[in-house]
Amino acid sequence: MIGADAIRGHIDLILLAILEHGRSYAYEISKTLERRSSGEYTIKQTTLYTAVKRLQAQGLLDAHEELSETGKPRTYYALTVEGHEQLALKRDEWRSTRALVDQFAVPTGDAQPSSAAQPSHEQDQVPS
Amino acid sequence: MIGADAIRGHIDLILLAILEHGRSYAYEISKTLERRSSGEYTIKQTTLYTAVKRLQAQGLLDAHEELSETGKPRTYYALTVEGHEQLALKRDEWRSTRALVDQFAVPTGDAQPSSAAQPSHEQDQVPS
DNA sequence: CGACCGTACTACGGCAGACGTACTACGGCA
DNA sequence: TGCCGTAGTACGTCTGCCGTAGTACGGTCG
Repeated sequence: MIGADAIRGHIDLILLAILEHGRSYAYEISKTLERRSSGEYTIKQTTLYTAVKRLQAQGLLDAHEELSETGKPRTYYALTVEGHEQLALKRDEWRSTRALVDQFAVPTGDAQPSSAAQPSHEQDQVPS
Repeated sequence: MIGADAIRGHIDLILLAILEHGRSYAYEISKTLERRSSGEYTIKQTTLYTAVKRLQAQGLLDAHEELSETGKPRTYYALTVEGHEQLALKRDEWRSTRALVDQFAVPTGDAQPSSAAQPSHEQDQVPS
């Protein structure tokens, strides 16, 4: 189960990425997310709706209502040009973040530099 | 430059991972972080100090004061047994999160393997 | 000799974002 | 009839990162 705080800050990236493949509406996005995470992550309705509105307010998403077969309105969201740009930026940021966390989180990488000799400080003698 | 919101939720993991190699104190941790991120990420003093205290309150860190050569007290933090356990759990969570975000962050189809740019491994079991 | 810089830490308040809970509304199914 | 799935809204809370600022001491430079 993936906690919310873990993906906090990456939600925007995920939403933009999902919409990259074509427009969608909030409810469908939540299902997409749940499916593609194999049930590991379920975004809360409120979180999602506030997120898409935030992105829309930032001009990254374009909203337009349409009637579904049932006759009920559905709000479709699609990436704007700026949305595409931001998506690229956020992808880059994600790669940086991932590299940073991996450096600490994944010790299995390969020779993590001087494990015990980490203190490359000079006056860092640990007394006692 | 890595934004704070990007690593939000992963700070605990990073701190625990740093302390895995041995005790340290807040100020030194901040320097370690800055150095190991090649200056890409500088944690704010307040963020760090509140974080270590939070971890300590959760029983993941053990604090003990000691005098540095200058005679000023320095608070060293070290992982507790529970801290080690939590570190393992958070590493797992990170791998899940990374797998999830990667799924969206990496353009589908032309899977960008970390190749040379990302020396970190990609070997994760992605539950289907 | 005094100002400033680096070390080491503390206190207070603000703000963004994820969450809990709950409500509306309609169609289908048992 | 009443619950479930779909689709979305409203309101208040809590966590956690940040800005700002202050304390305290030693070393260095001018």
